[in-house]
Amino acid sequence: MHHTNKKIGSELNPNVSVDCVIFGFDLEQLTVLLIDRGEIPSGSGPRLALPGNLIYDNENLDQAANRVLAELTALENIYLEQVGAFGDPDRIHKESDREWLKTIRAEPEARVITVAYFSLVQMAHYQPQALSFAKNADWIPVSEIKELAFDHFEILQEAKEKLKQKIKIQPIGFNLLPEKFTLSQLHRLYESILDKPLDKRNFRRKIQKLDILSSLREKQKGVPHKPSLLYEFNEEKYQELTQTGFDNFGF
Amino acid sequence: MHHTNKKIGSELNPNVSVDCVIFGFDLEQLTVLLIDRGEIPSGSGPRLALPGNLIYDNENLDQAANRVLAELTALENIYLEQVGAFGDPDRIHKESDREWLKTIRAEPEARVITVAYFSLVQMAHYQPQALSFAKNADWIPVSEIKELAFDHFEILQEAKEKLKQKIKIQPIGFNLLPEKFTLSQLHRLYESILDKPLDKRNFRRKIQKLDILSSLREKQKGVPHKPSLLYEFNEEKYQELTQTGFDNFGF
DNA sequence: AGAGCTTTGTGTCAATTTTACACTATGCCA
DNA sequence: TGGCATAGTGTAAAATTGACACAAAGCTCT
Repeated sequence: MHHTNKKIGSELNPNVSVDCVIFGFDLEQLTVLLIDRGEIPSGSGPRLALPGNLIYDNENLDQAANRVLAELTALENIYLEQVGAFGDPDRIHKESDREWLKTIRAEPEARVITVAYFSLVQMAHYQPQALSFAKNADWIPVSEIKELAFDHFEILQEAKEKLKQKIKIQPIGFNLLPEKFTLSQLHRLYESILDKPLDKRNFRRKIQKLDILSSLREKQKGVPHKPSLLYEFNEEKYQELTQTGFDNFGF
Repeated sequence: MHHTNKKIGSELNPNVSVDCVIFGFDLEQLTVLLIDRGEIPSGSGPRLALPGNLIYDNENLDQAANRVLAELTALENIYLEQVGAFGDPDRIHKESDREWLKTIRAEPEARVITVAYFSLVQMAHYQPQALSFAKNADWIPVSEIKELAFDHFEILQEAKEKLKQKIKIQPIGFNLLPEKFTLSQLHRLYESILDKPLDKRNFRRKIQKLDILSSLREKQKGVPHKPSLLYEFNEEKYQELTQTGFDNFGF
């Protein structure tokens, strides 16, 4: 993790930020890595926010998103995809958000457009990093999130929607699972992303037909029930498949 | 078309613009409304560009896109959807683009993030408007476009892709057709958007099953062959359908 | 050691959807 | 009136989907 010279001679652009919806999967449900801003001075308002920051004038948007991601998680080469740009002039209508910005921004009143990204990470790979701009970060189950700072809740909804769409077309879910996983875990992952129950046998049939899983000759250990076979994602077969293209991956 | 007071007391934001990919359909192929910037001083470089402009600090992104659209086409309430944000620092690497910006921008060297939209309009509804910042605008078949100013070609590709995806999920294509149209025209539209031939009978079966077309008891006139029945889009049935949701609209 | 608990893993059948494919009908034009 | 161009229509085979139930494996507790 060495410093590059990227930022030398470069300025923060006060008008454009990136925010990241970092999805994880705790083998039970879909979660998001959120910043806890700590006690809000004015006493009320949501404490949780998406990680994000202003961009530098010499980096492109993807780089900015990767930078935010790396600052928070120390992870690089993570699945990252743009959700879109958000920029209501009254984005910062909550008093608590105003106050917080004063503590971290040079121009807290500037009109900011934010470009949202979502990323998929393996929770196990994440190690908390020291952060100047937040008390700490935590994985929060998506289903429990009711409000967020700024327009972050809206961004989260759109990110979820985009993830839903995307997973029907490409098997990107593997970015959320450990290298070795069971079909039940994969099943559960799809259910929590699509937010609806999927028939077990039909799911297995469908996923197997894609032919992108390699069965390891290895079983789960130490579970108090019949151990499951472990699988891994087969990148090569997936690459083949993407060439021919596949639409029919709907559930 | 009356002036509002929107812009009073408001400033252009030198760092954020919107660009619009305005799709049309000439009953043969998909087209895009492009600005012809006229002779480029330095002699080379693409003349064509997407319509777009900087945003005002008091309008949101959708409003800005609608404004650009209205300035160019005098149309309002048009189908409009965000494609995403584009913002390479070296977005403006063509000399011809630099020179052009000098003629239209107060801060031609500023680093600009642009938010791209695509919109669908009925070509017949379009009447050219006088434009201060461009010689004129023209419908260009998508298939003929090989290069554009800035990163507009890349934006166009992504807009096409998004349109492709979207039309598989929602029948937004109707925004491109006249009120009365034939099934063959609709067929041709889908082929040109999806960029592949579709079986005539299968297409008709599938579209009919959606049950969002009303057959008018009216035939085409003056065509030198068997005249086709005319149809119109049935908004009500479509609304019903969107409630239940429909995934299966793949071709 | 055995009973009980929990989760894994598996097959079939009916209904629906998809794909491939060719000929007649209609109206204009020459 | 014959020729031309496009509209409009059906079927059969193959593939996909959806619904559904029970035996097998390993742990735990007694």
